[in-house]
Amino acid sequence: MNEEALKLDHQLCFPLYAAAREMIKRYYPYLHRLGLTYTQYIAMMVFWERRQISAKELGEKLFLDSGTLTPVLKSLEKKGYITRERLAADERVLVAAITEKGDRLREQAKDIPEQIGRCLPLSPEEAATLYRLLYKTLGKDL
Amino acid sequence: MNEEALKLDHQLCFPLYAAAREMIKRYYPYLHRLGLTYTQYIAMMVFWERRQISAKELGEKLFLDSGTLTPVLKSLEKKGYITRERLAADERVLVAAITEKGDRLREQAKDIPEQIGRCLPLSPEEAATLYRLLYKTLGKDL
DNA sequence: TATAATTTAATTGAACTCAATTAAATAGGA
DNA sequence: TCCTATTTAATTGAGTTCAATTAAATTATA
Repeated sequence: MNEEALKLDHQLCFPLYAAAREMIKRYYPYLHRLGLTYTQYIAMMVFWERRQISAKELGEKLFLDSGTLTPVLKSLEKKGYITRERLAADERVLVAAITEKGDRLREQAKDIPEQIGRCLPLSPEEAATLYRLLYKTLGKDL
Repeated sequence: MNEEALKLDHQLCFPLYAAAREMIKRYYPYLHRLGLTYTQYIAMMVFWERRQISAKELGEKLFLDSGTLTPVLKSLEKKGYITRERLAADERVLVAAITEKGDRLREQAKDIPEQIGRCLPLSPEEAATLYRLLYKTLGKDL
């Protein structure tokens, strides 16, 4: 009988779960000013890079399914940052694309990563290691 | 102007957020059999170790506030795994304590950590490093 | 070509998450 | 004591998350 295995302190899942939520909380003051949630923010990050993307591919990139993504995309559309259109060649496919207003939002967001990074209690080397190990748990060896 | 800073691939927050959700998904088949959610599971883990704890202290341990914890504790009480009582000496304080049924649940959960650990694509050393760095981001240097 | 299987989003329902507010109890100070 | 500040949970509301289901379009197969 393993007495130890079920202790919270011995789980990897728990600090992962807690650290993710604490990290997202750090973004709140910055994102709230822009009227964005964290989920909307990482979606916008993809649009700032890609201009347009199908809902399916966006879901794969963000590890989110349509139950989460559909309302996020509708909300970003409502705010005017993206458009949502069906592909003529295949009506199943929803393609979302950034608008000019979405481009302008980028300007207001551009300093957020640096501001967050500055108050993280990790050295650059530690952050790099953490980054690599997290992607490894995601099955993406770097 | 930093073109790179806002790329999803350059964020530490994103793999943290994604890896945490993927990790919790791994628990689903095991926990669903027991009728528990992940949040209920980590709360039970504390009771298996501590027998009883105030809502305040539990919230500090799990990094969760009363908005999350109140319904979780009510649900565990409803399932018969814990009791919820006010402290006579200070009626503000809610003390939750494990029941015998809660103890028996432990038996059914005891193999979960090992089963999860076995399919994690990390070496024991990598897992240890990840664990340490996650606690460090939580401000708890080990 | 008809039918079956697959793909893609949307919907549904239960639960979590958190910021903000409220309410009740207690502690501290005038 | 009386009044104020603090502490502790509960509540509220908006949004996320995901399993499961549904619906529509497309593709594959008989």
